[in-house]
Amino acid sequence: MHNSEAMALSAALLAVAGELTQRINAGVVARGFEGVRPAHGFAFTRLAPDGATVTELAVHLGVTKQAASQLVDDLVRKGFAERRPHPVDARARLVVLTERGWACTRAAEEVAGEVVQEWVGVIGEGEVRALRDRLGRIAPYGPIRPAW
Amino acid sequence: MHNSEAMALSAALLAVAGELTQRINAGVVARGFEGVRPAHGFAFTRLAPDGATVTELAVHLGVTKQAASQLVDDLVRKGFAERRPHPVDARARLVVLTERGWACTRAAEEVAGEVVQEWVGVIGEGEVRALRDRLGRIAPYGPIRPAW
DNA sequence: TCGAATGGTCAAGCTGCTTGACTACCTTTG
DNA sequence: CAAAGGTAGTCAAGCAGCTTGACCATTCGA
Repeated sequence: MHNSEAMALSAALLAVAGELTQRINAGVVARGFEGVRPAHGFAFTRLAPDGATVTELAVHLGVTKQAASQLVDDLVRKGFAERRPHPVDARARLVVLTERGWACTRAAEEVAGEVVQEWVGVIGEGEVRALRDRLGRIAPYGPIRPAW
Repeated sequence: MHNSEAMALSAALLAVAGELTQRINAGVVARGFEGVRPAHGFAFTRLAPDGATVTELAVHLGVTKQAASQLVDDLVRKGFAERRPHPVDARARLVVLTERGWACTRAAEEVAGEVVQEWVGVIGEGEVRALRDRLGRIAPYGPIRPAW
């Protein structure tokens, strides 16, 4: 496979990813969740199941724990999350989503569903599923790096 | 198609895109091009064929022309690009890549080729080509938005 | 030809991230 | 079971990249 093909794939991948991020963020904001940034969405995916500590969040986002702590400050100030005492470790604090945080997460899922539905309209449902499967197989396990 | 599937696709897509960006940048830096940021690569893709004006670059990157101008300052200072008088518009200046800028572009293509080759090893060449074709069909035409 | 639009830069300010230093708590080890 | 080192989190200061606002030079359009 030639480098030019690799670049075409890379360009398409990054363009689609950039637009998806843009669309999800715009859609969530349009649904009344003002002041949300894309980075918040990446944090939500880590906080969603059962909450997480600041350090865990920092690893997930690939930033320092200070940056993660500031992001949590922001989420708390905007009513999307709250800090609770950690059940087993008195040093740590468990960051969990508030009801508003869950509502924002659901809104993001809705918007993502809409965008993917557009793709279904273009290349068909089978191809979109194939896309999901292929990407799922080459996706890395490590931290999500939302910024470049 | 359910929202949960759309989210799985979105997560995989963003994870792959994030890792690709990370890998390309790290690889280019490892080949001796110090101080390059991912945003520089996105600028290169617009400057590569025949150069571009600052305003064109700003549209391509989805930022203000002031930000694009500062980025060009950075590229010039690091020896990747230079400003030339515009052939037909005395207001404008044409930003073109230097030889070092072209070398950096070629290095990025090499690294992208290596990463894509890894994907070929995981899902096979046919699947990677299919990935490129499907992504190419749903990729937007507008500006690349490298930041989220 | 003259007013409006465009290309570019300078300057100031903000935001999100980093490094460094510190406290509180946990865990390991003799 | 006490001391030493490691870990969770925050505070503080600094920096890099972006934004808005103002401005000049040049081009376009009525």
